[in-house]
Amino acid sequence: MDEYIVKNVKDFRLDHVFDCGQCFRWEKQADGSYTGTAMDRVVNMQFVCGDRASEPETTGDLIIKNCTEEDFLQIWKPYLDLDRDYGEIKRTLTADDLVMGEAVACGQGIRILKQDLWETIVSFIISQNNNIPRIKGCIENLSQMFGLPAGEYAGRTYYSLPGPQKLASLTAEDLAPVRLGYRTRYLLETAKMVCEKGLPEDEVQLSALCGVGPKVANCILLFSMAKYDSFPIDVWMARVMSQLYGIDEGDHKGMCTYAQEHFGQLGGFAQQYLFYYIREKNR
DNA sequence: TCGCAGGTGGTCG
DNA sequence: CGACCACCTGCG
Repeated sequence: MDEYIVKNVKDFRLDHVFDCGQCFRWEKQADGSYTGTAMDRVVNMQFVCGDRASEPETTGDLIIKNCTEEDFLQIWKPYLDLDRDYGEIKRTLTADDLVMGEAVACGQGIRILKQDLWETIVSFIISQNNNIPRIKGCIENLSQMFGLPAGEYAGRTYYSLPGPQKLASLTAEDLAPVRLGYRTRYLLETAKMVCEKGLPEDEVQLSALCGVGPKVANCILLFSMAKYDSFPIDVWMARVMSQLYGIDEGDHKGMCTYAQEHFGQLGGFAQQYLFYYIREKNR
């Protein structure tokens, strides 16, 4: 099997990357590695920390199994955002912000994935007013029932999400076993819209989709459209912004303004560190 | 049993 | 335009 090794990756940790709320399709294995699918590929990733005691556990070699060099360069390198200097981002964010220092220390290995646009739209429409195990279940059901096989790993077949055409061809009845609840209608409407008008290219087109409000739109912008100043605010972000910065939990607008003024272009990265921090604290 | 979970659309005033 | 509130579903 093809295997690709990336040496000396910095500011990286798989559990931080895959457990900071941006993706739902990576599964932790017994050996600590993660298997998952994205961009119609199935791979297994393992991160081996450097053995020198001085090295932090966020520096090491990334082993990607079921991956050619070409796939790494074309798909996984951009997907994992490996060309960006997260050390620099963390230094900037924590320079004059003590509480952010605490948050960053907690999620040192976070990276913002560059995910497929359609998959991100579907995932975050499903995510609304929902809990993570159920979100994962819905996405899994949808893929297995209506998606195409993306590949195999360790004897198991993985399926990719059905595309907009496939989804638009289905009825609410077809989708009932997926257990999407009232989000079924959102997904069908959105699939039809994308078939007619194409994938959204900016925030306005994104917000025109059914089931896409400000929070979901910001997630899509941040996780698949490279708009790194996006600052999605959900219940957890409202909590952490209230706890750390004293902004009223109901004042989402005030939080947006605060993020713009204090985090600027790095708002999305700040959001990830804060989100991971508050989730860890409540684990 | 009932509240709640990574919000949004619809409906009021 | 801002403040409510119903909403599928499954779990504790």
